[in-house]
Amino acid sequence: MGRAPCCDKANVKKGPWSPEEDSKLKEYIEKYGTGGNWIALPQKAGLKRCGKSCRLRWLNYLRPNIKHGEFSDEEDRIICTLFASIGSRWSIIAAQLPGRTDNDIKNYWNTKLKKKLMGMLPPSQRKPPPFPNSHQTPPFQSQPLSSTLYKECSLSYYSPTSTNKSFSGLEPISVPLNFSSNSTTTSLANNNPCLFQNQETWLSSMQQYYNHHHPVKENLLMFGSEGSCSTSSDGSCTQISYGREIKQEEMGFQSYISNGLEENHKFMLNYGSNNIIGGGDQNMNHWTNERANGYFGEIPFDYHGLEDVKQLISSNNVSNNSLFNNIDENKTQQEKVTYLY
DNA sequence: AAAACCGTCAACCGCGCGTTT
DNA sequence: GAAACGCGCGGTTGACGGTTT
Repeated sequence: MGRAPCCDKANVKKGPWSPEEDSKLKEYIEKYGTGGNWIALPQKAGLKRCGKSCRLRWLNYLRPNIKHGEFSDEEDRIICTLFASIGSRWSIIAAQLPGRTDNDIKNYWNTKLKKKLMGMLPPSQRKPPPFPNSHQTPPFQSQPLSSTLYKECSLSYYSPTSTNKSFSGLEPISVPLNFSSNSTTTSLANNNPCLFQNQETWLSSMQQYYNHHHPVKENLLMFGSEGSCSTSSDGSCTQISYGREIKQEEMGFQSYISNGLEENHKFMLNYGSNNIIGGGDQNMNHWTNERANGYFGEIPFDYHGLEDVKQLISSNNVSNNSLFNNIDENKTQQEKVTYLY
């Protein structure tokens, strides 16, 4: 049985909103709120619109403090940093950019930022890395995860201004996450998108989010940027990160962005003794070491072989021409941390 | 001047998940 | 426990305006 439609499609208006509709919706919500029921709202507000459409219009356009227009370098940086780490989880990224909506960021990424990053690479590297054939199934080794692993999570942030720039010498600026597995939080969005009051709130929410929505599947510990690969039945190959599938394109950009972030941001999600690395690069050395504690088959990609990745990283193709090169290298480590939050 | 092409972005759609009944 | 419901998310579409040919 198919899903029942959310509204009577025949009797709802579609397409662009008129100023009259906007003001009706705005007035109603300002007066009565959403009432926690978007489906019923349009009728109450006298609108011939689907509830979902009203919700979208309100969230993306009408609600107060929406920011439109150009994205700042700061915002670019945050988007890239988070994309490199968590992929296209636009709602989470939007939560770090007050006034911006997930839709905005998604559009901005797809139409501008992605190209901006591409443009930073030499032409030969602008294509996403090739996908392996179906027969290149990686020799997965699974490792059961203890439930405590979920709780022992922190996010470490590495600054290039650490006293020792080599990876082994990086010191994490970490905030422990006191995640309670019986949390009733259902999604980050419920935590008031846009507005995590501080680093800890965000981290906590991030962890809750991943534990709820992306539990590590199949008893596999899955690393982020360059590690693992699964082959689906149709022969396509997907990378798994944080227990979710990552598309080919996203995967390619993760490595691109990692380059871009080389001089600026490093951060790592630590699950117990197993690290999941985002925004990596020099992390690779450390990553290699950490494999002793987590998933580690052979690196499945030709392109993504460790040496290839290292080479890509060491070439500095992106970082020398970085999108983020306006960072004041004299900033303190603590100041730099704030870029993330 | 007009057609073709391209980029942007608001809006739609389907799905997954949590909650309620 | 199952079904129905509603919300939120991410991917995609299509209208529109600008640019190029």
